[in-house]
Amino acid sequence: MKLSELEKDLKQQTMRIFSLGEESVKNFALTVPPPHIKADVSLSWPLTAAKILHKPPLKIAEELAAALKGEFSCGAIRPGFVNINLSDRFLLEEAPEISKPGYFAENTVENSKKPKTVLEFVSANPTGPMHLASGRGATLGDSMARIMRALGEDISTEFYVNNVGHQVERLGASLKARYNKQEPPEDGYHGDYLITMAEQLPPEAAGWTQEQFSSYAVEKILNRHKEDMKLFGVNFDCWFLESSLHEQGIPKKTLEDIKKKGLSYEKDGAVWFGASSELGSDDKDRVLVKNDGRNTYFLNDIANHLNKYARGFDRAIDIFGADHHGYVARLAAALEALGHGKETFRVIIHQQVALLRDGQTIKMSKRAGEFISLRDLVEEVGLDACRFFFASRGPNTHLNFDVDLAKKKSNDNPVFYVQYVHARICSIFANAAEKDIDADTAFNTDKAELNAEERALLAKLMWLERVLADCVRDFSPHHITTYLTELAALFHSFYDKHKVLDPENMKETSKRLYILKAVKKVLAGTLALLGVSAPEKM
RNA sequence: GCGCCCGUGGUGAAAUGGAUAUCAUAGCAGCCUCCGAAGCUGUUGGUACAGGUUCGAUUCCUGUCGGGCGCACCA
Repeated sequence: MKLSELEKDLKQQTMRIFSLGEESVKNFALTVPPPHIKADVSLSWPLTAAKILHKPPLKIAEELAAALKGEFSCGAIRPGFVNINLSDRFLLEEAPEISKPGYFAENTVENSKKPKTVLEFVSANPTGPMHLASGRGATLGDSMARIMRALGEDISTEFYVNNVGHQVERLGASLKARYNKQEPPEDGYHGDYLITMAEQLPPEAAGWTQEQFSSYAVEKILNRHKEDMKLFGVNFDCWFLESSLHEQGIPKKTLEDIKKKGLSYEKDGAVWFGASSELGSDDKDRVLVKNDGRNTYFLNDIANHLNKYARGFDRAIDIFGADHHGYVARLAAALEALGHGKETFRVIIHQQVALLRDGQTIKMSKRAGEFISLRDLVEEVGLDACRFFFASRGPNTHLNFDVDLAKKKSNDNPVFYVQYVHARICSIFANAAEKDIDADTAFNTDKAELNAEERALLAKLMWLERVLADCVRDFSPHHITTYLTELAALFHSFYDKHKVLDPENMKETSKRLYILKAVKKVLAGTLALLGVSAPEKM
């Protein structure tokens, strides 16, 4: 029985016991008891039910504890909790199920109404190498896509490439200047990467127009970004080129649509979007078409999002860095005015990554050429440590990345603590094979008895379902890293206290191998959700 | 100035309004004839400040202080 099924069962029993309706138990939830309480799960519902039932919480808890039935024992405790101890058999039978692929997907999303979601993230401009801050968005987006898919959701991932516009022209101009051994223009890109690129240009570049320099540079950099993402373990279902939007005339159609709906007006030779204030957004009116006749980014981005719906997606989620947060209200208001309600569009903001060097924060800027590339970071610190590090903080934490400490940090990174568990378990199974102990031998969960450490491990496995749900609720993978660290600690304590392989006592041995098999699979499975490896040896 | 985000042991983080605030690292004291000591056990130390709502606040509200970011006919 899954944790969620247990919760549902207890909830229904509670409704029956007190003759209550659905409304009265809406905040009925199983929670993890604090460490000093010896119980597997807790209920705090009696505390909230005091008003409804007009009874003291402790009294409610006592009545509830006396009446609940199932594979557990339970008791009431001040000020009004019910603490539940699950039976050994319950915990043992659940263990192998948890690691089955798709197990949690079964009851989280109903197949019939599975909305198609497109998740856009990173979307770094193809004007320079990807810097380490992109690692944060990449980790967040990719881990969340994996988690949501594990829970049965239909997710497509997308990298939007701004391969047209002003900045691309500036890029071409800058490369051309480098080719001619000149400094790039004031508003161009000054990083060293263009010097290197200029040196590798083919001979025919001598006769190139600026447009040719632009498209050459964009193609080179885009390919590099694709490699970077691959190295970072991130696979996008689609690299969506902005140019393809223009080829199909979609921004043009979008503008006509906006005009037709009376959402725009002309002023000072430009076309403005004028619906922001009517929609309750305190955002100012914004320009759609500049007085030189060119589209703004805003118009093109509205077109991009409308196109997502047109491509068959029911919901669009974007992950932006906090430097774009001011833009969100504008875009949301525009989409809503065009008939796409709030529930179809969501933006996740993650805070910026600041670079710390010699105790000083440095503002990273592509144009100034001051940054650490994502590739440098991965090569220096390692992919697993990088991804675990980025995944282990919520999107709203402000992150200072200390470059000097990055390498040292990796040694302190909890990822090794977690991976060590996996390696240790693999080692135990290797030893079992050497001693001719059959790790797959049938194990009878009925008569088994568990010690405290074994119970703690199994109970932890059971909570995985809640952890994944929390990740989706908060749109953050950090609950998994916390969970893994705690699971690892439980394992190490268990390992230290109990020897697994004991040829003299096969009953204990087969029980422990059975448990470790589940722990190993859960570890490998959840690490995979973070894009982190589960090594057999370290 | 206006808006968004954030302030938790020395450092980095966790905690759907619930019980004695959890973990990692650093510090201190211990633990290897025994499946990997990249480990275990014990210990020191914390919710920025002031109010409010609540049976109960790290969590919600108001204010103060401190920090990050944004307020373009840039993308």
